[in-house]
Amino acid sequence: MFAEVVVLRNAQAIDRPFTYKVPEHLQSRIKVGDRVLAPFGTSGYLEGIVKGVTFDNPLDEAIKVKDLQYLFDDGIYLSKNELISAAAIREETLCSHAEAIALFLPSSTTVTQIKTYRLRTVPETPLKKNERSILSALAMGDLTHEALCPELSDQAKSTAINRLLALGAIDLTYHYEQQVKNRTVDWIVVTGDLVGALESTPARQSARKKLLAYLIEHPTVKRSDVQNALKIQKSVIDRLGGEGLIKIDALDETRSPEFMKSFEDKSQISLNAAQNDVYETIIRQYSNKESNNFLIHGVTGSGKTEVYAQVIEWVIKSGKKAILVVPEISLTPQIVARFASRFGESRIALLHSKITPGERYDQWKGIRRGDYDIVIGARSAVFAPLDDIGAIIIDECHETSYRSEKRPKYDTYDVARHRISLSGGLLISGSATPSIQDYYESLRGNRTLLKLTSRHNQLELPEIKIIDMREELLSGNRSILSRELKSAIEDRLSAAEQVIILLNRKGHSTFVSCRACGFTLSCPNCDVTLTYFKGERAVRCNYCHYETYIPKKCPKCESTYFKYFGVGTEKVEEQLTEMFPKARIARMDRTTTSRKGSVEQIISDVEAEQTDILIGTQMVAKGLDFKKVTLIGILSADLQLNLPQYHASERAYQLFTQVAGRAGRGDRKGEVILQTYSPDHYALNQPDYEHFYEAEIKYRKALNYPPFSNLVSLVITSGKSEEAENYAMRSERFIKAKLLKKGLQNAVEIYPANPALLKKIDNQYRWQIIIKANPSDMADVREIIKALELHFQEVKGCKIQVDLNATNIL
DNA sequence: AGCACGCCGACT
DNA sequence: GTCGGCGTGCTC
Repeated sequence: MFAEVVVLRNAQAIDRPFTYKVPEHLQSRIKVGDRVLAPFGTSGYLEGIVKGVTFDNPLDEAIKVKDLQYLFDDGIYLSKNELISAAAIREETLCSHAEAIALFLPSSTTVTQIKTYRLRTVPETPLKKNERSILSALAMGDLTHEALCPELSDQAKSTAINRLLALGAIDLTYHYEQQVKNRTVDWIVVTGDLVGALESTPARQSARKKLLAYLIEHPTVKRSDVQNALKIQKSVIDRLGGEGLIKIDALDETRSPEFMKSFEDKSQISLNAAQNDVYETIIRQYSNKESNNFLIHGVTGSGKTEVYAQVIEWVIKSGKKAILVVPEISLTPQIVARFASRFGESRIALLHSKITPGERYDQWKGIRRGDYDIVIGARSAVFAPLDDIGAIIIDECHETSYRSEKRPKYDTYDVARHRISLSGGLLISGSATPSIQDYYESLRGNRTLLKLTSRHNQLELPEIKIIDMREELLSGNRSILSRELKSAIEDRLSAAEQVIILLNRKGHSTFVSCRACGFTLSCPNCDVTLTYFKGERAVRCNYCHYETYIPKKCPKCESTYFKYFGVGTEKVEEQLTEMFPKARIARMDRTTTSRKGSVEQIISDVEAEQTDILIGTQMVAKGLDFKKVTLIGILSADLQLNLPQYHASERAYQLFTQVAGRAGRGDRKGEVILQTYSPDHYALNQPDYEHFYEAEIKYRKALNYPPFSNLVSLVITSGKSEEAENYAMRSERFIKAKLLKKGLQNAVEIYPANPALLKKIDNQYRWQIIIKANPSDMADVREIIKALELHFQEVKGCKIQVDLNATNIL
């Protein structure tokens, strides 16, 4: 019996399955998707996944086949369907086998190999300097490869070690460690006659008496619970164990992340007529096999979440599991709390970026075992180890966080659709502001479009009042707040209502420049200006990790006066504090939310009305539900509108509509004030989503932008500017030649290679090629790019980054 | 990726 | 003369 194994090491040169012999004792147990240790090269054993099992050796007789070393039975493996999905992801995103498979495994469970050396004898033969220092280090005791003579270079160390091994002077042993281990908890199990023991215990042994009495009452308890409850020493328990009266079992304990506590309990809800209509349609169309793919377009506050919950209830009743994907779970604790109170915490697995690796590992195993009915998590939850998936729900499906920025550049929706097609479940995407692409698809009939048009509390959506900041300037108001917004804030403060101020930072940051000569502090490694952090009086690069203090003197003209440009959340906070000294102001941005639990703290402060004004970036637009927020101020809308992206208007419309939806969720109508220098922009002047869609889709059609085409971005990077340029030019010629060969030279548009918008990041020069192709030509384009990537394997010091579905072409 | 082998310059 | 620098090629 033979197994095709993909080793979990990401390198193009070994990106293919390797064949191994399955030893006799594993043949009855091994299945496709299992995790194994396979001997590989000269480097001991590597962790791998079984991709296929065959009875005949598929290889040429001349190739020697090694035996598999070990078959893991720790509950971490891939199902058949997950392997199929991984293969599809590899095909679509052009990543390696190992990268695609790793998506489906709990991160940080990879097995690491540890080499330990031990001194055996000091040989007679004359030794070299390095060899002597290794021996003298080992004379003090065994050392791992890393700990042994770290001052030597890798090569020097390896050569010396190999000679010593050959001479028989030292021994090498391998062992393997899983990065995350099971957490076990000691349980006490009664095995002897405690009543008798209690009777024969003298009164002065009070701790023992207390313990025995307790154990008679509670025959199986956690060891730590007993110790805490009785305040007795560990040794008292150990003695009972030694006497055989009890035994101590180390049982796995699942580490489970904390659920956010919410102030309200929404477990008792019934659907209104509109919600029920949507719910019924989904179940009917799915049951009749009319559709398994739905897009719910529901205005903010229309109660999409209740529909999700109802569908999940239905799915669970039919014996299947559900996955709910949310943009970033730590930002939407309220939705989690709502599901927890409705379905019970024990039936929900949570996966998000702020849980510890140990928690993630335990949750993963629990999901695989079938302990949970619902998995709620950020985009990686779409890889949850479930086979009987009844539904995948993508909430706020327009969010950009659903597209992975790192390799493999997958899209959550694509993965979900694929998994659903294998499991036979249903897929629901929901948003108040669907992406143009999603809406277009559903209008063409590829998904069922469902609408929720009224807010469940019957309150109208707030209108967005546009303030022309040019007029403010003309009438002498140079502050960041328009007069209208300022007086609106005053009103709310005196009415004890709350305010949210949105300041989007994207494409914009505070920077420092010299007043005398205009010199700007910029990053030495990247082609960007450094961002100023007032709190720390430091400047930082957002792309590499460069950080420095503001110099005393301008490096160019030695002037000591600097000017701080731009409006950051910090500066807004400062100015608001000045204007409204009595108001309690909180900030929610990347700096204030980096600590675990800080988002929850900020949110619960607003809920508890401990905060009057919340200033924030994009984060405040997402899914928050505050009853007493009645005013939203949007500062500097222009930055969002003028981003160099084909979908800048779409993003702006989405952001403003989303943040507007935060107002008036209680019983009072909300108000939104938007400040801009371009008040006539079409994205700001649409009565509803449908009108915006009509305007936007015309523009896309005219310029042949997505969804009418696919944008592919190739970024060629190198430490040397000429090399990046040279290879970019060559790549362009390569692609053009291939397109010609396929007769696609007219159908597929290729923009000439150019320096990328960010010319340099982290000392890497960047050149970019953009390709615009019809969706139907993408298979051919993928093939060409694959060939190009293969070429780049040969190239040293020059890399290519591929995004087959580029939106951000920076 | 990691590792071994092997060919060359620059040191004890 | 050897040491260790890097280029090359292989991993079932």
